[in-house]
Formats: sequence, C-alpha cells, structure tokens
Amino acid sequence: MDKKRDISMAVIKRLPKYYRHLAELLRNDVDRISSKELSDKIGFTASQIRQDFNCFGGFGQQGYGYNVKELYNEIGKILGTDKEYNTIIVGAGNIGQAIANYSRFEKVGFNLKGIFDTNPKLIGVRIKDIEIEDVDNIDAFLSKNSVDIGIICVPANTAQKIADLFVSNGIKGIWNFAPVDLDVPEDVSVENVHLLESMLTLVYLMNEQKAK
Amino acid sequence: MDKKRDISMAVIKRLPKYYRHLAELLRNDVDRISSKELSDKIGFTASQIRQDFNCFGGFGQQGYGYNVKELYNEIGKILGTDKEYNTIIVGAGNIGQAIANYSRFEKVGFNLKGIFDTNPKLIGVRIKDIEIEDVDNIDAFLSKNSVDIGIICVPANTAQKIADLFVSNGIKGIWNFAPVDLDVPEDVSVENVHLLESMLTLVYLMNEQKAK
DNA sequence: TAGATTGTTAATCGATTAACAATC
DNA sequence: TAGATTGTTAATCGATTAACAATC
Repeated sequence: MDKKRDISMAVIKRLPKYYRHLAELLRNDVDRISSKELSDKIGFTASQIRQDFNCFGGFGQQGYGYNVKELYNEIGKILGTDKEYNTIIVGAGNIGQAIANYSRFEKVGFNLKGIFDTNPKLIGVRIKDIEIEDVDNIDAFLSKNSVDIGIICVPANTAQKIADLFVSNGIKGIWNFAPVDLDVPEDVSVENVHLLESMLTLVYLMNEQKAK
Repeated sequence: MDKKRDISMAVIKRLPKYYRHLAELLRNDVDRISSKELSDKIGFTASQIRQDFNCFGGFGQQGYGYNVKELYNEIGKILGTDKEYNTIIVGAGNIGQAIANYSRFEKVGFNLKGIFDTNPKLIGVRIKDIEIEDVDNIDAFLSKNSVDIGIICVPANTAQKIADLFVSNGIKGIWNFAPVDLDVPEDVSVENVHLLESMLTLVYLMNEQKAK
C-alpha cells in the first residue's frame, strides 16, 4: 500500500484512461501489448507509460511487454474497482436523474442507494426502484445506511450545505456537479465535474484555433 | 490575438475557474481585488495568478490590484463568452436530455438548435421546443444551419461516426460525453467529459486517503 | 543465444514559486 | 510622498523524455 504514496496527480488522472483502453483491448482478445503499441493507441509516450506503471511496481516483462489481462486487473486494484461502493444522489434535477439512470456505473460496482430532493413534486417519484426522498431525511438515512460516496447535483447555493451534511455523517468521497469549490476536511476527497467550465475550455480552444 | 499563442494547457484550464470566481465577486458587489485576496479565495498562489493574467497582458494596477468588473470582462473575452454559439446534441438519452435541459448554458450564450437520436420512440418528442430528429437528418440539418459546437451523447461505439459527420460538415468544436478518444483533424477542438473516469479518480483518491 | 522490451537513471523541459524593481 | 501591489525576471521544483543496462 505504501507504494501508492506520493503518486502525482498527473499520473492519477491518467490511470482511468489506461483502464479504459485496457478494457477495450481485453474485449478485443488482445493478450499482450508493449509500451510502444500502447503509446500508439493511447497517445502518451512509451517512456511515460513505463514510468507510470512503475510507480506501482513492475507489471511487465522484459522482451515481452505487458500481459493485458494482468495489467488491467492491477490497475483496477490500484483504482479500487475490485470493491463495491454505495452512493446517494442529492438533487434529482436533470443531472441528478441522468446520473441515476446512467447504467454504466452499476456495472463497475457503484450501487445507488438513495436519491434526495427538496422539490415536493419530485419526492415520492421512483427512479430505478428508488423513491426520491426529502432532503431532510438524509441525516436519518445516513445513520441507518452505509454510504461511501455522496453525489451532489443541487444548485451552487446549497451545495456546501449538502457537503457539510455528508462530512458530518462520515462520507469520505464527494462527486460534485455544482459549480462551486467545496470546503471539506482533508481526509474527504472531492472530484468535481464542472460542466460549464468544460464548455468554456472548449470555446477557448476553438477561438485559439481560429486565430491561427 | 497573437498574445493568445503558446498559452499552456495548465493556464487555459484555470481560466474558467477565474471566470466563475470573478462572476461571484461581481454578484457580491466587490469592486477591486488583489492577487493575494484572490489567492485566498481561489486557492492558487498569488504569484501564479499574476503570472496567469500576464499571459494575456496587464489587467492590474500597481498598488491597487485588479478591477473585478474589468478583469471579468477581459477573461470573458479571452474565453470567448462575448460571442454566442449554436449547438446541437446528438444522443437524447439521459445525458443528452440533461444537457438539453440545463439552463445555465443559455444564459452564457449557448443556443441549442437541434437534438438527434436513432431511437424511434424519441424521434418527434419535444425538449424545450426542439423536436428530436432522426440522426439521418444531421447532414441535411448542418448544411442548412450554422452550428458551432456539436455535443456527442451517444454510446461509445457510434461516437466516432458522429464526430466524422461533424467534421465533414465543418464543425470545429466537439463536446464529447462518450467514453472514447475521438480522432479528429487538428483544427477541430475536442473537450471530453468522461464521467466514469472522473468517478474512478474519486475512488482512487478515497482509497489513497484510507491507506494513510 | 539473439532480439526485444522492460525498469530505471539521467537529461531535458516546462510549470510554479520567490523575489524585487517598477509604479500607481 | 509612502505604502501597496503589480509585472516580470530569476530560482526552484516537478514532470516528461531520452537513454541504456538488465533480463526475459
């Protein structure tokens, strides 16, 4: 486990992409791959790929390359996909509902346990066999159920309040879709999906291209 | 315009965050801010903030700091929010519908002009006064309408086909939600939102914390 | 064994931070 | 003017790339 320490964020952000490409190779029945071949496919340099993998120990074999299945499993373990995670969604608007219905997550071990909203029109509605509950019930729900990840899909002005609620109930992972930077203790991990910022990045890149 | 050249991706990715924080300051009627104060709020170092802004020219005033309104407008211009953009969404599933209904985009100048899907049950359905059309109509639609940004919300296996369709019709910006790396000419910009990868990053960070 | 490719060290490159002169 | 804070150069830090010995 100690190996995991001091891994740079640059490496961490590349891991899921390796994982995705290896899953694809696996589906295509590819047994082995060299860092050079993976480089051609994924776009990182072969040197970087070898450096990245060696942060976690040597998965390859000189003269041969990497065994796809083994590498896929190793990276899965590093990422934590060998475990299951219980999640709840707070905010059952457009994004919240889309995430709730997004079936790819279940397949990878994310189990949605609850959906919450403040809107009386939504409370009681069922999404995927889960009845949307009042946000006021979150505290009680979390004291009875073990939840690993809280997903925030509420507007910016209430997001911090929800995050505080998560933190006070011992949730250690927050997936945040609200356009704010959440303030949480350092042992709580936050991953943001800032859609408008992503769109603005695209617009910048387009205008930059046009100027060339 | 030449100033824009050679701006590193690290800087570009920070611009939307500056823009969001400045919008908030503006809403709170803050007139001026120093790099030090902005640093406390946004989390980047004061030095980095000044470096970033100076990539585009000096927006500040010695001894005073930055005028919030002016800085907000300047960054808006750099990002391209002073213009409007026509968009279409291909794939009217969970994510596609959520994006279509996400009202924050309209406010910032993104105008949704069309939604396309292959599912006969969805074709003809109206979302926000826009009737979902058959994907087969995209070509004809694009030859008649000026579209700046194509949004891909289809499954992985058809995403590249849609991207090709966009490219052949002169679209220069693609916002991609499909879990694939699209292959496009270099004058076409792609911004990815890879939800599963974002979630896996969160899971890694949580497990790393636990190991400490 | 010979060839191929890793694991790993060293060199380079780029991004961040520190420092301070310029100046409002 | 004195104080404050930028703009900018120099120093540091970290990440990527190159090179090659180890070894399958």
